[in-house]
Amino acid sequence: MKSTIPDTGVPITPPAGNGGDRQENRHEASLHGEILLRLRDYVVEGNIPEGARVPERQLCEMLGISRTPLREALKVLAAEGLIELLPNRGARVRQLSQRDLEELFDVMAGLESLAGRLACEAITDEEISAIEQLHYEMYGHYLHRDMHGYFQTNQRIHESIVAAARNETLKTAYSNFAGRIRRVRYSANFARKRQRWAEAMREHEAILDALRRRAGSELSDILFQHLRNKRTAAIEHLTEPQEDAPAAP
Amino acid sequence: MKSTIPDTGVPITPPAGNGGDRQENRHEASLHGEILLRLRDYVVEGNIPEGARVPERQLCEMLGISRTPLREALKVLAAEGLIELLPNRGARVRQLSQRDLEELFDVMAGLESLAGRLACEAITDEEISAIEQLHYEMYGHYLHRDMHGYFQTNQRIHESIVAAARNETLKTAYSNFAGRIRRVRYSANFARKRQRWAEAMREHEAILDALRRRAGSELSDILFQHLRNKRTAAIEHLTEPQEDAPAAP
DNA sequence: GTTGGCTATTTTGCATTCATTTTTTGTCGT
DNA sequence: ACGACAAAAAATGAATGCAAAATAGCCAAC
Repeated sequence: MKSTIPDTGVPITPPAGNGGDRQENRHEASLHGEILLRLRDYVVEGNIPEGARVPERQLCEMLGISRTPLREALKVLAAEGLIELLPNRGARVRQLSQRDLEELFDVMAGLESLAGRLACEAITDEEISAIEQLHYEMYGHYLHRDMHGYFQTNQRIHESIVAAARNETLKTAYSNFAGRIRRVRYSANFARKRQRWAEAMREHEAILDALRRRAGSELSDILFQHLRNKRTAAIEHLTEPQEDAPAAP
Repeated sequence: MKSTIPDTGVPITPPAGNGGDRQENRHEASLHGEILLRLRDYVVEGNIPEGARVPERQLCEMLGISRTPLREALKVLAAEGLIELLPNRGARVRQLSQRDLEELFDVMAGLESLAGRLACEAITDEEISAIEQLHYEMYGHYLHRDMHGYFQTNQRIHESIVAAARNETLKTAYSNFAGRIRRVRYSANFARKRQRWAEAMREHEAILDALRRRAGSELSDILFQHLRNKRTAAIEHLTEPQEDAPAAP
């Protein structure tokens, strides 16, 4: 029998690894920890449709474990905001309203804004060079209309700034929120907006400039605005997915 | 026999009596949810010494439940950063290094900075009036050297700003980090520094001013600096607890 | 054909039990 | 007396069992 989600009928395939039998692993990490990592990735990757009900039993079979460690992992994922636990009704992948997304984007903007400010206090010339390198690389993707490469490099730039802030607590929080947003495939159509794309490139240049000058509060401002604009573009696309010129040149 | 923490011998008294009355039915009627709320408060209040080992069995007896829901709550608290779970060695209250505190303060600064920026977009005149009211109240505490009242009102002001940001995600994250810091009684001696106290009052006036003018990025800057100064004062006190003039006039 | 109510099955929540791992304790030898 | 080693005790991690709640299934009534 195929495993399906009763509510939606969407089939769920197990995450990587052994599907059913208990190969004896060197228990380097605890089971619930392992499950947590796998489930988190699984959810973040978007393998489970939003709001879909996923019975514990099914997940247990899928992961080849009992319910106890699974439930522990689910509690953590709920605390992280990835799923929600309805009393006596099981776990559902958290459905993000447009308002939720706006809020998330703003918080991300605030965190990156903070990261930029802190980075200016501690960043080395080498790190700036590395970011410049990424910037040029991204510019190449932009010229070639390589959306995927662009987004990848763009993400690395922002992560570099966060890393340069030298604040593990910030980094963890950043990853957490980033994971919540990543579920939403908002960016799929973003690159079609050529105008916004060009704008983003200019903003990135301003970011680099402020970073070079170690202008903390200025960079903070620019980063916030940059993310704000990103938010606007992303949210628009949720309501009207098709727009502007086609992606291919 | 009295229930004690083996490692330290410090007795642990149960959190608020569970004499059958229920008041916090917010979104958790389930047992693990209730346990989570109670344990979180219990830890945040500082009832368990840092790094102290607390056997599950003991907590279970204390709370009158079995280990399953307790362990679920512990996993969540660990995810929140309040405690840490050592594999096969149980849960310990997380010990914050000076670096951890610095990081936490900076993140708090970033979140409040963000809150101020967002608040400028949405705050009403009535809310500003309310904050002004709190400000005068706080000024009274300042004049009377009422440290406790001052801190209480100060906290309400900052919470009001966060509330005015109209961002539940931000508010939740803010509460989370605030809880982590609250465990540390850093503020106990802060008010003894008269100079810093006067400085903080001036900063608060600048905050109000920027808020009235809805000057978002300016307020963002001021708030960050304000929290940064707070951080400096707090951290200093961890290394040299006694300083400056006595509190009583 | 649809709606309302009743029963059966599934699913969740928690307690209990089992298996390792860690910690304590007791003993022996030097 | 002190330290090393071994056995006992206790603690943790995971699986299973059981009661309550929720879902679905079914039949009758309109």
